[in-house]
Amino acid sequence: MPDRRPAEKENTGPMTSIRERNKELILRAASEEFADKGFAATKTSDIAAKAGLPKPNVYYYFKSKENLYREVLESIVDPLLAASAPFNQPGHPSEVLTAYIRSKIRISRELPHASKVFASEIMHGAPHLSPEQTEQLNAQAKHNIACIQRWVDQGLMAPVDPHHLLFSIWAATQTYADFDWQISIVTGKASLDDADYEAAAQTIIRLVLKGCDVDPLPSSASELVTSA
Amino acid sequence: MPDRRPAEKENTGPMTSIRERNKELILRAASEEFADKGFAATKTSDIAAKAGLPKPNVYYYFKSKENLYREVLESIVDPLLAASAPFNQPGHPSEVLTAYIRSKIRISRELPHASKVFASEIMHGAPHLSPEQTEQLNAQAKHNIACIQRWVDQGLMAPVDPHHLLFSIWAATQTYADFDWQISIVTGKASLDDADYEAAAQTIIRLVLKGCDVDPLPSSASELVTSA
DNA sequence: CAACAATTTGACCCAAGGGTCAGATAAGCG
DNA sequence: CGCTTATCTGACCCTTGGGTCAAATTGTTG
Repeated sequence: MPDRRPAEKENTGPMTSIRERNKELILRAASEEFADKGFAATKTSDIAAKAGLPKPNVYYYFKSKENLYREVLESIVDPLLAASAPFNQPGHPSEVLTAYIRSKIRISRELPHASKVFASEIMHGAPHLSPEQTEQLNAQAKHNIACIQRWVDQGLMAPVDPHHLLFSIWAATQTYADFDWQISIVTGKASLDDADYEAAAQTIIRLVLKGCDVDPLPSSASELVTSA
Repeated sequence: MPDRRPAEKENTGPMTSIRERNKELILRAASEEFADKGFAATKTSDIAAKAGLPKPNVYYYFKSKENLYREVLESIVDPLLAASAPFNQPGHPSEVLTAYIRSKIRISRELPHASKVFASEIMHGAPHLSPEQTEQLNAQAKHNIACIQRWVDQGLMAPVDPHHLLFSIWAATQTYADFDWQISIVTGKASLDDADYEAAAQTIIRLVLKGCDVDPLPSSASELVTSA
């Protein structure tokens, strides 16, 4: 197959639209299937069916099941890294932690399938995640931990172990995507609404801020210097 | 394994020891494999190999892969229900919550494989869990939530949403089993030791108790003297 | 030891599903 | 319009792995 290098000039022209559209259909279907069943239990024929396309099309656009899976998996990495943005600029612990928790919850809500795929991947030792991405995520985690430790050292918050604090935040926010089935059963709601997610966020924020002896958001002012 | 139990069940004789021993070997191997790879990706031949037995033996003792999986899965249900024991007897919120969190963490530590299998099962909608067990777990959850709500109504703790509080506790404690790989990477330790688990427990307990405006362990005797 | 039950074993079966292919059709393009 | 390239499709291939079997071996019992 002499590759003709077809999409060298993807100027968002009308030509690519069909390709983009189908790739998107397949990716969306794949996200749901992978999230629902896991990588091994998912059949490419089911993905194709859910996307409304014949199976060979899946292999036409993505070379293999694993490739497709990887694209779904990697689609969540940037959002996850972006969620740590509050840690990458100076800010008061209460602001940073609040923004971080809200971002994490938003990801669980808005990208539930990819979130679940990611969680499942991590649970099994991230066999499909590229070393670079693993390293990126790890580096960001280390940075966040260092940042929290600095706050502790500066007396801006109680001496809570930053690792475990972060683990708890990850877990508490991820759980709304990962264990949605359980949450549906226990709450008795097929799916959570705005108010539910707001209550979730406020609960977690409360636990974290009070647990760290940090006063919640001093005021709307973003530049409030509290001289210690 | 002290399998020196001569006559405990029926009088089937000491012959059962070999059966028990092999079933135990297979169950142990299966737990690890299922936890590591998930149900679909696990090969019965790998389980057999890890148990040091030929594959047909697995089918001799357990009739099918699914049966074997179910046994692993269900082995965690009783411990999980038992962890809620503190909620089933009267007690101060601080005592109950502390004991509950410690039990949950202990399960994550002592039954990491079954915990992971359970988590994975829940993530995918519990397709293998029996309705009775689902109901048992759900009923216990509902009970715990009602108990917390009662505390709120009695003014024993701040008005925190019991559902979300419980979800956070579940998530934060389970995460040490489910995402052990991630935790290893971030902490830089191959496995956590006593001190690490103690720090984890104390962090979660702190978040929960302070988040709920509950004073830590007012009356109950711990090893330390906390008079007045 | 004979008879019977429990266990072990290697070889085998076969459905499932990832992946392929050649030809058909449709979409751009000079 | 032809010509080329992109897309679609049904039929096919072939490895993988759950599950089986009958015969061998070992243990148990009378």
